[in-house]
Amino acid sequence: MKDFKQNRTTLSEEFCRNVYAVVREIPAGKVTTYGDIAALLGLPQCSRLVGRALKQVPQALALPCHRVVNAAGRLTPGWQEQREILLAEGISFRANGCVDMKECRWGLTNSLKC
DNA sequence: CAGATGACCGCAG
DNA sequence: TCTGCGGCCATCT
Repeated sequence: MKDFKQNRTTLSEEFCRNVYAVVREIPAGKVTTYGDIAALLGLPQCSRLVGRALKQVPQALALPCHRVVNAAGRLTPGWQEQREILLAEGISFRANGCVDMKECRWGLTNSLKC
């Protein structure tokens, strides 16, 4: 509890909070992309920062970051367990290991486009 | 300050 | 969906 403030040295606190808020709203059986999250935050160009935020702040906050993939439907490198989790969520996977974006994509392209 | 890296994106073929 | 090219933003060396 003492070394608790070392996280903020990297990303903007506001940006991180927004990312977490969006990720938490992702329903089970759905996935979203870094670009969509960034776009929802008003920073469609900062898709990389989203990935960085999730990498830096892992499951400690109980974020369903396993539901966040890149625009191609690819999963996070170095994290094989994610695939098992998504399978348990009801996500459909293709033969090469990419999620079925056509069915499981959540965000601007599906429901939140109001 | 410049160059390299990264859980990325868009377009074209 | 895949590959190749260029660009974006922040961090590290």
